[in-house]
Amino acid sequence: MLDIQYIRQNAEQVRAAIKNKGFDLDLEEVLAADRERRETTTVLEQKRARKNELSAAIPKAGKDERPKLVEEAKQVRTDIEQLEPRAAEVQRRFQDLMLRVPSVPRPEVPVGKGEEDNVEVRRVGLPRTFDFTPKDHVELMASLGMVEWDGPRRFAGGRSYALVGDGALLEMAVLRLAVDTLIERGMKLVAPPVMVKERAMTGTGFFPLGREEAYAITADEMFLIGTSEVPLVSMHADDTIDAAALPLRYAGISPCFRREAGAHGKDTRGLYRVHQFTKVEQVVFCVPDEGVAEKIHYELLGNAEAILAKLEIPYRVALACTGEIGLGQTRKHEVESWMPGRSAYSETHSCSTLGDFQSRRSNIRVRLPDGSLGYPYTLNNTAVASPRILIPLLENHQSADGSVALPKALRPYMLGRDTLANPAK
RNA sequence: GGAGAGAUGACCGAGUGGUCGAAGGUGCAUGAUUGGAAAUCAUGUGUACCCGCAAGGGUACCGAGGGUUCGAAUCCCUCUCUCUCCGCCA
Repeated sequence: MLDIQYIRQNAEQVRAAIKNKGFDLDLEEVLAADRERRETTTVLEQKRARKNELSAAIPKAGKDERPKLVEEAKQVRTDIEQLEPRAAEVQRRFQDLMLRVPSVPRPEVPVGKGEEDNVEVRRVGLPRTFDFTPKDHVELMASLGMVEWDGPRRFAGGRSYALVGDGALLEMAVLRLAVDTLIERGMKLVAPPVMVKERAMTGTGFFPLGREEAYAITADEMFLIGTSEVPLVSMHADDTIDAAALPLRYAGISPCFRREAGAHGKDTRGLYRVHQFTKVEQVVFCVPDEGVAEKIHYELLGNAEAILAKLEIPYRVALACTGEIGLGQTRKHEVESWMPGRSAYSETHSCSTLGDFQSRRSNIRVRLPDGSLGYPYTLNNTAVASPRILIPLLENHQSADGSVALPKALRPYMLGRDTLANPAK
C-alpha cells in the first residue's frame, strides 16, 4: 500500500507505475474516492463535535435548559446515524482501491511487458556440453528411484508427486545446505505457521489480487501460504521495531502451496511447476532508506548465488522489467538456473525489494533515531526451493551411465556419498 | 470438545454511565542540583485521519465488531486472542 498523500502528490508517477506494471486500475477512481472520503468525514466529524459538545453541556445545564439540549442531541445522533453507513461505504471503497495501487518501481527497473524485456545482468558458470544424450530430471529420477508419480496423481490429483528414497534425502540435503549457509550469514531460522488468516495474505500483498492463487481452508477461514514470506513478515504485524534492532534477517523454511490457477497445461511435465513444494526463504526488515535497502537486496542476491555455487549449478541473473514485477515490488532480480532438460535458463530464485509496501499494509513500524515513526522496508529472496532446484542439480551433474555426481558441498548431507546411482546396479 | 478466568497507554496497574486520552507507579526525554554519577526535585512523554502556511483546532481509538443511552473504558450481544482445569491427541 502506498501513502495516500504520496499518491496525491505524485499521481503521474503512480499512473505510470500502474501502466508499466500492467495493472488494470484507474487512478482517477482512487483520487475521487479519496476526495469523497474526506468530504464525508468532514461533515461527519462536525456532527460528532456537536454531539460531544451537547453531551458535555447536558449535565451542567439547568432543569429548564436540559430538555431542549437533549432534544437537539437526539437529532444530531439521528443525523450521525444516517451519515455513518455512507461514510463507511465510501471508506471501504477507498480502502479496497488502495489495496490495488502498485508501488512505484525503482528508476533502474527497465520498462517492459514480459520476460523478453528483462535485462540480463550476468551469467555464472557455463552450461555443460554433454558427450552423450542427457536425460531430463524425470527420466533420471525414475531410473534412480527418486520419485513416484502415479500413486500421488491418483490420490492427490494433478501436479502431485512423492519424493522417495534418495529423492527425499536429496531434498532434505539441499534444504539443509541452504539453511546452514544462511545461518552462517547471520540469519535467524524460522519454521512458521503455514496456515494463516486473510489479514496476513492481504498484509503481505498477496490479496486481494491473486486470491485465486491460494488454497483456502474454508471451514476455518484460513489460507495455505505460497511462501514463508507471508508468515515471516506478518510475525511483526502491528509491531513497532526499534531502528537499532534493524536489519532483522530471517530465514524461513516451510512447505508452500500454490494453486497455479492461471497455469493450466503449463509446465505439466516433471517437478518444475507443482502445487506443493518446500522453500527456504530469506526475509529482511530494514530501515526506510533506499541505500540500505539496495545494499541488502544485493546481499540477499549474493546469498542465493553462494548456494548455487555450492550446488555447482550454472545460472544467470536478470533484472526483471516492470511488467514482470509484482504489485508491491520496487525492484526484482530473477536467478535462472541452467536446466539441460529444457535447454534453457529457468527461474529458481526471485529477489525483491518492496519498500514500505508490506509494512504499511501490515502496520509494521519503526521507531527512528530521532524519535519519529516510519515504516521499515522489506526484502525477500529465495534461498532454495525444492523440488524445482533438483532439476538443474540432477540434470547438470548426470553421467553417461545414468548416475549423478553430488557436489562436494552436498556430500556431508548425503551420508558422505559422492554419487547417486541406481540401487539395483 | 467441556468448564472457568482475563484482554486498559512503552510496561505495571486503577477506573462499573458524564468534563476519561484515561489516576498512580515504572520507564523514557529535558531542565535543576553535582567535580562527575546515583539519589532528589520540576516539566514533559500515544497513534491515525481531517482542516490549517503555521500556531492551532477537530474526530476516532481502553482486544475487534454491533447494540442501549443525550452521553460508554464502564451496561448488553457476538467474535478473536491469552491463561487455568478436564477430555482427546502427534
